Amino acid sequence: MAESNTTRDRIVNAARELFYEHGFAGASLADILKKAEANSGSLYHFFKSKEELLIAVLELYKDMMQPVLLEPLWKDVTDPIERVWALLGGYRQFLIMTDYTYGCPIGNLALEVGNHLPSARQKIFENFENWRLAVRRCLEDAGARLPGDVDRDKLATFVLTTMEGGVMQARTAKSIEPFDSSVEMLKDYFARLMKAPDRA
Amino acid sequence: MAESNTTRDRIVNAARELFYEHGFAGASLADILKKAEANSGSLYHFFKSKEELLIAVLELYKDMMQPVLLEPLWKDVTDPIERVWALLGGYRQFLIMTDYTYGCPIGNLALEVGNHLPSARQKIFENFENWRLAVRRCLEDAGARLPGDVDRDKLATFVLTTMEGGVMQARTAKSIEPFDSSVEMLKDYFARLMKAPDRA
DNA sequence: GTCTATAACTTGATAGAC
DNA sequence: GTCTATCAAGTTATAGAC
Repeated sequence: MAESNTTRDRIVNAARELFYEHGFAGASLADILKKAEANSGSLYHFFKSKEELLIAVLELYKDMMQPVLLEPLWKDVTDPIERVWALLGGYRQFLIMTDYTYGCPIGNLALEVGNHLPSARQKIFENFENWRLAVRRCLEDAGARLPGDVDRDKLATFVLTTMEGGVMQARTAKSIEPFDSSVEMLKDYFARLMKAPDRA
Repeated sequence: MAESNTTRDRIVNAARELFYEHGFAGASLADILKKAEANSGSLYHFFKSKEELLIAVLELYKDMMQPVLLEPLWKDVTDPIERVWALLGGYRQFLIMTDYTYGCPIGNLALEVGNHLPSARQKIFENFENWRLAVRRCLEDAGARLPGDVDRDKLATFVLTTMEGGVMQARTAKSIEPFDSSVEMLKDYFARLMKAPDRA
């Protein structure tokens, strides 16, 4: 995992940070090696190309989601609907804390690599899937508080959509307003769903 | 504008296409010049750096929004709410038509350049603003069909959020499903707003 | 305003000793 | 598994003739 200190892990972690800050194309292997305090020979001992290093980074993100993202945010929140807002609140805090410099690392890579690197696209997809499944689980746990005819899966996708679209606009505006506006609309939608009579 | 054929315009247009396909860092000036059938001397006669060329591309996008994006999509649609769906439908068609290879060029650049190029960030912001204002205008034109206490500006932001988040996920999934799910939720939200009694 | 040539540097990747 | 040295190609940007 991330906390161990093998050469391989130092390289992957440095790559994760620099891909996050400068993008995949924008981060050079030289900079990554410098940050990792490692040498070119080590990098190419573990990975056969920069692309393979990216795959390792995306796998690390998958492994990090539960312990690094969800657990701290959900530690003191048991209500499943509140957990959805806590998750969005976490991104909100992070945006403000970093003065809108950093957004969602997966979203960044999603738009940068597009279809150019198929194996990376697949890993990005898996990251989105895990996020969506975590939210869907919350919505399922909400049980009858959401009407039976509300599609939990689609609604979870919509929560991810709101997060990614809101983060993108907040970073561009250097203001939390677009993010807050989007989340406010989403919350209002939830409120209307939850007070509506069950049509099922 | 884009249709003229001066050397400058050919360069800006080639840059627009290659930044779209490969990103700002991923598109080289050599490739841009080759596509534009122009030489390095011409490029640096008009622009003092690659970054300045990006600014020109972002200004072109601003100029293109009305005639190239909105006008064709809204030509046969007069109902203001339907115009919102026509706009989202245009992106939907484009995603499918390009097999999820291309998304929103502004969204791509928004996440790639972040805060690294402040003047570019400003232009990206202006592009988002124009898009949001066009949608807000639709919502305002809908008049009393939306309850008076619905914030048109925030709702327009939320439409843009839905578009960008949906496009991101559809490209990653190589499937229209996440986009359709998101738009379906947004439409349901609109339906609930529009049938709700005016609380104002 | 357009051309060619090229500077100055960085890129991803490799070779081979230890 | 880690090191140094290095390659070949590509990068942005410039110089100066026309």
